[in-house]
Amino acid sequence: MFVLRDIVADEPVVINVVDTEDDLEGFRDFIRGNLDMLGLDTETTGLDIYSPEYRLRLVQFGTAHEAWVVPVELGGRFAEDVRLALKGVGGFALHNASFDLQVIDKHLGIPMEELWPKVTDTQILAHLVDPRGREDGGFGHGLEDVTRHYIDARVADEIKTLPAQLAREYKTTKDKIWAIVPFSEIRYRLYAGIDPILAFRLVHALSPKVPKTSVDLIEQEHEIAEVCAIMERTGFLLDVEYTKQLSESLHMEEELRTGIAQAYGCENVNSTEQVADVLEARGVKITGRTPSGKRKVDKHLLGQLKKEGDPFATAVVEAKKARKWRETWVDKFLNSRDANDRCHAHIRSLRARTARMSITGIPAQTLPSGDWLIRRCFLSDEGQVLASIDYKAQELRVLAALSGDRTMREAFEKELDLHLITARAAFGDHITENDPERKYGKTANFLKVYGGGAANLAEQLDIPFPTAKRVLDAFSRTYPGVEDFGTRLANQARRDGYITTPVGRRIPVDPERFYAALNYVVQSTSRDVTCRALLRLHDEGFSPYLRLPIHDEVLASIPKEHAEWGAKRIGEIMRETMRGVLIDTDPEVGGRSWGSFYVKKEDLVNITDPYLLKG
DNA sequence: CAGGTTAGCACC
DNA sequence: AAACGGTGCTAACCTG
Repeated sequence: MFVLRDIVADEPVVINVVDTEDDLEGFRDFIRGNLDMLGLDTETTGLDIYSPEYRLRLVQFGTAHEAWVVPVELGGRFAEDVRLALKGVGGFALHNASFDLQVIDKHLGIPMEELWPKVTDTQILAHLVDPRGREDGGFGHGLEDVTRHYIDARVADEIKTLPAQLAREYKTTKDKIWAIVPFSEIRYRLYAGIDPILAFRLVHALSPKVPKTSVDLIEQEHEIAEVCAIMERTGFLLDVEYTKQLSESLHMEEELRTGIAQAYGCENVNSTEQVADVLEARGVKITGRTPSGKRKVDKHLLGQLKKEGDPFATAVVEAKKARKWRETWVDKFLNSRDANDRCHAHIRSLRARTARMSITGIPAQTLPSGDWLIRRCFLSDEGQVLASIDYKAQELRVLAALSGDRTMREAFEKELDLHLITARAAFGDHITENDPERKYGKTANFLKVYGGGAANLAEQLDIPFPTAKRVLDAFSRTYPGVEDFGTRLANQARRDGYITTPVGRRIPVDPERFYAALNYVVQSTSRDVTCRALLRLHDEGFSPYLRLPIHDEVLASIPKEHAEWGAKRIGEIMRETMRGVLIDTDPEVGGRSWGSFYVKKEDLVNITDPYLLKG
């Protein structure tokens, strides 16, 4: 038995490291003495839980002053006693429980459904206390961040520097060190032992700081995190054959286009500097500048040149696109798939300042939606088809509900064309849905939710500033309730430094950006609508079929013979009425591939790939 | 030279 | 009076 002593927040802590099966007796005594609540953490070989080489190495339990580190990688009695402890203890404190519970689920065989009800996730608490990341004026939500701010800055510094230090000494990198550092390494033992102590302490440090209005959210956010973790665990089936072919064809496209660009004297199309040099040599005047003063060569400029038929600009645009698509999406899918060809996204159910979710791994929220090429990579399970159920104009409906604006509410109640209403208010009643002005109305409606102004609308639509201003003025006149609502929120933000959303979530607002308060409450409440829907879907037994939540949309894989019924049912469950406004859904049954939702009608006749066809 | 930052592009 | 909200990922660039 190996004992380490350290100091956390001026108090001595003891870390007991189990080396032999005989040491387990002390561990069992410790568990028996703390059956109500313990800090919990795992050490693994890395972050890719579902990769074939992945291993769980250690499991650690702790109170405020004592931790036990058990090397379950030795198997046998070590793993068995940890299993008994996980089943026997009534409550666990973890930081980012989704990760550890999936590890335990997959590698110790305890389903996370068994553990989630016992969990207090200190990352969730930290977000409810202050949702801002570090780069955003907050303290951040990582274990190091919250330890620094709420527990002990010295301990945080050790957590921060140790991985790099070990990586140097063991001649590897930070992300690979956890697979190779030997269990005998004392600093590894210390690092492992401190974490459950911190998790335990964080529950007590953070709980009293959760705003009173947000206390009810604690339980809900844990349930949402669980449903998201279930989707992660399920994964999304990858069409490996198709994805490999796509990777190759993108690679060829890139080589071809790069060759053309090189013929114009540009060695590296990804270097903005080089592209700018060649463009200027070709007589192009680059007037735009980036914030740091460099020449701005962006999509706007290159797109314009491409439109004018410039062969160099075209080659650059296409080469960059092919490379980006291959590296960011396609190859990543192939590299991250598990032994069953499934990709496991990481869904952060409580991410943005507004609590909006984010998805990494399969960055599902940022996949190209202009065509089906990339999304074609993902499939429903065998015998199933995909269904996409999204909310109709979710954020605008939420805006109508929260602001109570009469015209906007009426528009949704009577299923009128809101974008046309805005357009007509600006340009007259003769405007029809086929006029380009309707698009101005539509863009203005969305931009208003984002807090944008006339200059921006003008740029986005490529119209004169006065015209843009006219549309926004019309918006203000037409929906006075929205204007009032925005003003009230901005005043609240100015007075308190934060706003409180209808569910009681506290969102800080920066003093120089009070106008953003409206967007925050709309974005946050829309997120809550989708998350509440996930909880209801879980309660109704649909979670095994869910694949991903994407802002205002839920993607599901459902048995083919019940697809129509299932999609409709999911749509019904997701729908809700908010202050009298129906937040309606639009269920759609696709084919086997995700791409089937993105095939344009006019291209349908040329499609021979059965997975791209619906039904 | 690892690791952080910037610029650009993808989405809602 | 005006104000573009939120995210992830990559290569290139910068820095200690």
